Amino acid sequence: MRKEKQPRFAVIKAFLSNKVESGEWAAGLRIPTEQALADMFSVSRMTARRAVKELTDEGLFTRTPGLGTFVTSITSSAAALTILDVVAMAQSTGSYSYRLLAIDRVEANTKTAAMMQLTHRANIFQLTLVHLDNNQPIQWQGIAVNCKLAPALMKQKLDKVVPDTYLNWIAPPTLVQYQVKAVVPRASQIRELA
Amino acid sequence: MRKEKQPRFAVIKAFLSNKVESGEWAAGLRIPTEQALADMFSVSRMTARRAVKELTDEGLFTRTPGLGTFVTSITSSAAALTILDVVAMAQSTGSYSYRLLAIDRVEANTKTAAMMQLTHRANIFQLTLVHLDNNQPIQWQGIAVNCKLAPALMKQKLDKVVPDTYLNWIAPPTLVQYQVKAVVPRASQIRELA
DNA sequence: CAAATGTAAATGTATATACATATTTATTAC
DNA sequence: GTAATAAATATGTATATACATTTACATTTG
Repeated sequence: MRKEKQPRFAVIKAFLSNKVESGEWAAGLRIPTEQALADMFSVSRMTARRAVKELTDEGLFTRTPGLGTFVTSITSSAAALTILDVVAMAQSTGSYSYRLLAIDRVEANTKTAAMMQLTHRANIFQLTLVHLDNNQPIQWQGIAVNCKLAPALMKQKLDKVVPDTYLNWIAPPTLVQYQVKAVVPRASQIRELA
Repeated sequence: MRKEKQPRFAVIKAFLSNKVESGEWAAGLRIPTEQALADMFSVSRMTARRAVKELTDEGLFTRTPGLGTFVTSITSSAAALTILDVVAMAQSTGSYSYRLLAIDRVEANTKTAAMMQLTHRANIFQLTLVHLDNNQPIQWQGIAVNCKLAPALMKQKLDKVVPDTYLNWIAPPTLVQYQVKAVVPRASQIRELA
C-alpha cells in the first residue's frame, strides 16, 4: 500500500469525518475550533478552516459564528418534524405524490449486490413505491439503498420521516466520469470557439 | 429594494453565473482566469478564486490546472452520445443496463422548483432514462438533479469507481437540504469504494 | 434586580504572498 | 526534422495577517 501524498487539509478532513463516522463524536457535539485544530495539526487556521468548511458544505457539520461547529444531528426529531411540515406544505398544492408500499431491510441478493458493488450479504434497504400524479399511478419503483453509503438515512426512522415528495437520484459513476472528460475541450477546439 | 451588503466573492459569483445562465458564455467556453477576474473586480486572487471554486463545486464549471476554467457542457449532444457508447459497452455483459435518452441543463419550472424546494430559476440537470433488464425496458424515469446539491458528484474524481455502480437514492428534497449531503457519498467514501 | 455595556470567543471575509503542479508553447540540441 | 528541454500560464495548496460579525458571558449602571 503506497503512501499517497495527501494535502494537509485532506488529512484533517479524514480525521474529522472519521470521528463522526466512528461515532466517537455524537450528533450535536461541538467539535474543536478552527484554532484548536490548527494547533493540533500544526497548520494555519485557514487550512484547518478549509477542512471544516468543506465537511460543513457536505452536511456533516453545522456552524454558527460566535458559537462553534457542531456535528449535524439530522436524527433529531425537531429536524424531522420540520421536514415533515415543510414537505406537507409544499405538497398540498402539487399534483405529485407517492405511496410507500413497503420498507424491508434485507440482505442483497447476488444480482443486486453486483449491481451496487456491494460485498455479498451486505444489508440494504429495499423500498417499494408507487408514484402518483393526480392520484393516478404512473410508475412503480423498487429501490435499493446501501446502508453503508447512507448511514445517516438509516438511523432515521424512515417510516415516519419519508414524506410525500421525492428526489430520485441515479448517478452511474461512468456517466459522471465521461461527462467530465467529454467536457474539456482540446486546445484546437478552444481556438475554434474563439 | 434595499441594497443588501453582499460579500465581494458573492458579487463575482453572481456575475459569473449570470454570464452562463444568460447564454453569453456558452458551454465549453473558457472563462477568465482567476487573476483576470481579480483585476476586473479589484480583489485579490484568492477572493476571485473563491467565487470560481464554489461555482465549480456546484457543477457550473470544470477546471484543469495549467489549462483554465470552462463552462460545463453537459448539454452537448456529443457528450451524451459518448456517454451512451461507453455505458453501453460497460454494461453489455451485465443483465442490468439503461439507456440515456437525454441530458438537459435547464431552469426549474415553478412546479419542479416548488417540489424540490429550490429558488425559482435554479439550475437543475434533467435526465431521461430507460432502465433495462436483459434488454427489456422495465422502467422509464425522468430525473431532476439539483446541481447545487450534488457538488461532490460533479467535481470529484470518480475515475476509480467501478463502472457498473448504480446508486439509486430516494431522498425527499427537503430532507435533502438536511441530508443529501449525508447521503451522497463523500469523496473519502468514494475512494473506499475503489 | 434589571438593563445596558463591554469583553472574549468563534466563525466569516479579505488580502498578500509563496511555492507546487499540470499543461501548453517555444526553444534548443542532435 | 524530431526529440528533449525550458519557459510561460493557470490552477492547487498553504501561510500569516487583519478586521468584521455574531454569540455568550461578565460587568457596570440605573
